Amino acid sequence: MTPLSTTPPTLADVAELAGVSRQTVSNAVNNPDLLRSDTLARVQDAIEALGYSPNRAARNLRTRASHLIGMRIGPAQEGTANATMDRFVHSLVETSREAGYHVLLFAGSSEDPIAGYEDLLRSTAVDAFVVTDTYLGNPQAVWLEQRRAPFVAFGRPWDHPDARHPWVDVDGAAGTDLATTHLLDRGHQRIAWIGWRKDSRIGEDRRAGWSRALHARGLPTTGLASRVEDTVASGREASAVLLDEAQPTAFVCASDTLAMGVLHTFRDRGITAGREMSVVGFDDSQVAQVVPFGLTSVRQPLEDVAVEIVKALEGLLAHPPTIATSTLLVPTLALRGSS
Amino acid sequence: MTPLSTTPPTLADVAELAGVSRQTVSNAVNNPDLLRSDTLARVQDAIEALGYSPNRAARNLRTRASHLIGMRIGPAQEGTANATMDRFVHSLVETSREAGYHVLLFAGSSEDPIAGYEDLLRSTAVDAFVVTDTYLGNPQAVWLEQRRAPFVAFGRPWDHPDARHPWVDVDGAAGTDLATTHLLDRGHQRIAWIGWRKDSRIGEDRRAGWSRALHARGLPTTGLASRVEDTVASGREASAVLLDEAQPTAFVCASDTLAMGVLHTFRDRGITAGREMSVVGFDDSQVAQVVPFGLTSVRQPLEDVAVEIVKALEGLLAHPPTIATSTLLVPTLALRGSS
DNA sequence: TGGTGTCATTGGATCGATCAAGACGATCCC
DNA sequence: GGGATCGTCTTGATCGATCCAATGACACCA
Repeated sequence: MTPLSTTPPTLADVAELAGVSRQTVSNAVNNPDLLRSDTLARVQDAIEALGYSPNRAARNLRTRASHLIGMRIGPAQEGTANATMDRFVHSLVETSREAGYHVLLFAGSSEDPIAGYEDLLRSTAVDAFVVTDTYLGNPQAVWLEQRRAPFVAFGRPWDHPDARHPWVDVDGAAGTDLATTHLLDRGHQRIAWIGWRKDSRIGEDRRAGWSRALHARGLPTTGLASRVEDTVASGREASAVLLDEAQPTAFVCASDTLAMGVLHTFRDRGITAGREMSVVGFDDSQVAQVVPFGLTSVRQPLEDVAVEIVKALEGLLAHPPTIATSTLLVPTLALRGSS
Repeated sequence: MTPLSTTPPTLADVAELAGVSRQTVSNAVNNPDLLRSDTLARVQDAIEALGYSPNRAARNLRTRASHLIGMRIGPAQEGTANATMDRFVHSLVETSREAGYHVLLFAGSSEDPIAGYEDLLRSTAVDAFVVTDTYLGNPQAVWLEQRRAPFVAFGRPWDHPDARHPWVDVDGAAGTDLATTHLLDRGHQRIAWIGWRKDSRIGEDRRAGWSRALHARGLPTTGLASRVEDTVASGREASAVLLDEAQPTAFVCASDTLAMGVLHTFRDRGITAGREMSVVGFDDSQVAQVVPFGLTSVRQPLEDVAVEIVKALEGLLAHPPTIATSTLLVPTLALRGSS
C-alpha cells in the first residue's frame, strides 16, 4: 500500500526504502559523520529518490526549536522617505537564510506593542525576536528581557543603559559628523541642522554629530539648529525660517524626509541644490537616489547590521548560549548632486 | 513537582489544574460550544492562570497545518522608485493576521526561482504561498501548480491563460486610462507614453490604457510612445527625445521611476512640471509623495489586493477547498502638483 | 422497566521527528 | 583469552497537541 501521493514521505518511508532504521535516516540528515560511508550513500539515494525533507512541525516539537525569527512590522509610513525598515527586512531575510533561519513577520498594533510578541512566545512559534523600533521608549525590549526571551535589538537601549540584551546599532553621530565634515571640506562655514524633537534619542544623537563636527573646526552652531517633526512640510518650514534668520549655505538633516522639505524650499525660492547651496539627508532612501541630481545622504550599512544581528542570534540560541557582544556600526556617505 | 519555570505550560498542566481531561481543555480552546458553560469557565480560568497557549509545533504536527503563508522576497531594488512590494508586504501581514495566519518570508536567488519553494513545501513548513513576481514569465506558478501546492498569485497568469490557480491583480490599463483621461480633461492633446520593453506583459497592459484613452477621444498615438528599461536614466533620455521629436505637453509613465526621469529632463530644460507640462507616474511610491510639489501617480489598491488574496487563501485551505474566483481591482489616481 | 438518544467528557492512539539507551560485532590491549 | 572500547546501527519512549471511539449520566418514551 503506497501512501497517497499528496502525503509527503516520512523518515519511515526513507528507512524502509534504504533498508535501515528510522534513526539511521535521522542521523544521515543531522549527523552524517556517524554513518559508514556506504550506508550514508544508500540513505542519501533513498532521500533523493523520494524527495524527502524532514517535517518541520515534528522536528520543532521534538527539538523545541522552530528556526524562525519573529519580527514585528508596523504599517508602511506614507508621505515620508523612511525606507530603512524595508531595506533592513530584505537584508535580514537573506542573512538569516544562510544561518538556517526564516523570518516570521507579524503585525503590531501601535496601542499595544507587546501583543503579538506574547502570543508567539507562549506558543513557542519563534526561537527569537528581532526588535527594531527601539526608539519608542522601547517597552518591548524591557518586557522581553523580563520574560527572558531571546532577542536582539536593532537600536541601542538608550533609556536603559543597564540592559543586558545584545543589540546592534548604527552610529548616527558618526554619520552626521561625516556629512558635516564633507560640507566643511567643500568650503561651507554656516551649516544648519534640521532634526527631530528633543525627546528623540536618535535625533539628539544625530544632532550631536553635526555640532561636534562644527565645533571641531571652531565654528559656532548657535541659531543654526531647528527641531521639528519628521515630515516634509516641517522640513520645508524649518529651512525657510533658517534661511531667513541664519543665512546658512548648507543643511544637514536627520532624515531624507526633512531633506526633501529643504529641497522644496529651494524650489520655492529658485535655489538649485548643489555645491553653493547644499543639502544632506539621512537614510539613503530611494527618494534620495532618484530625485533629480540626487540627494547626498548618510547610508546605514543595513546589510552589515543584519549580519551582526544574525550572529548575535546564533550566539543566543547556541548551546550553551554565548554572551553576545553589542556592536556599533559606522555609516557611510552616499554623495550625490545636492552637495 | 512543578515544571521548570522556563517550560511553558501544556495542555496537561491546564487539565490538571482545572480537574478535567486534556481533551476537554483542547475543546475549550477549539470548540468551546461543546462544553457545559461552567466547565468552560473553569478551564478558561486555568488557562488564564497559567498563561497557556497551545504549542504550535505540536498542533501543526497533528493538524498538518502551520498557519503560515510563505512569500518570497527578492533583494531591494536600489536606484528605483519601486516600492510596491514593500507596501504590499505590510498589507499582507496585517490582513493575514486577522485570518489567523502569519507571513513567513524567504529569500530567493534570481537564478533559481524555485529553490526555497521546494524546501518549504516538502517540509510542510507553510500552508500556502503568495506568489508576487508573476511578470517574470512566472515559472514558480507553473511549478507550484504541477505540484498541486496551494498558492495565490498577485498578478495575472499572462502567458498561461489556462492556469487554474486563483489570482488577484490590478488593472494596469484602467490605471493608465485614468491618468491619460485626467490629462485630457486638463486640456492636453499630445500625451506621450514612456513604458517598458515589449516583452513585459504588464508594460503592454499599461500602455494599452494610454492608447485606449487617446483613441477614445479620436487622438493619434503615433510617435508619442517610447519603450525603455525601467531606470531613471532611461526615462530621462526617452523624455528628452520625445520632447524634441513629438512636442508632447504631458507624459504618462509605466512607473514612478520613469516619471522621475521625466522630471529630470524637465529640470535640465528649465521646465516646471504642472498644469502646462505634466507628468504622471505609476505606483504612488514614497518618491511620488515627497518630491517637491508631488508627482501625480496611479495608486494600486494594495490593501484591497491583500484582502482578496487572503480571502482566496482561506478558500483554498478550507475543508473542502473552495474554488476561489480571481479578482481584478481598479487603481486610483493620486493627484499632485505634476499635473 | 428497559431501550434509545443526546450531551458532556474521557482515555488511548497518533502525527513524524529526535533523544536516550542498548545491541551487536569487530578491534584492541594486557 | 577475556574484558574493555569503539564504531555502527536499532529499539522504544517522548515532545504536546488533536483525532477517534467509547464511556457514563441523564432524560424521554413506550
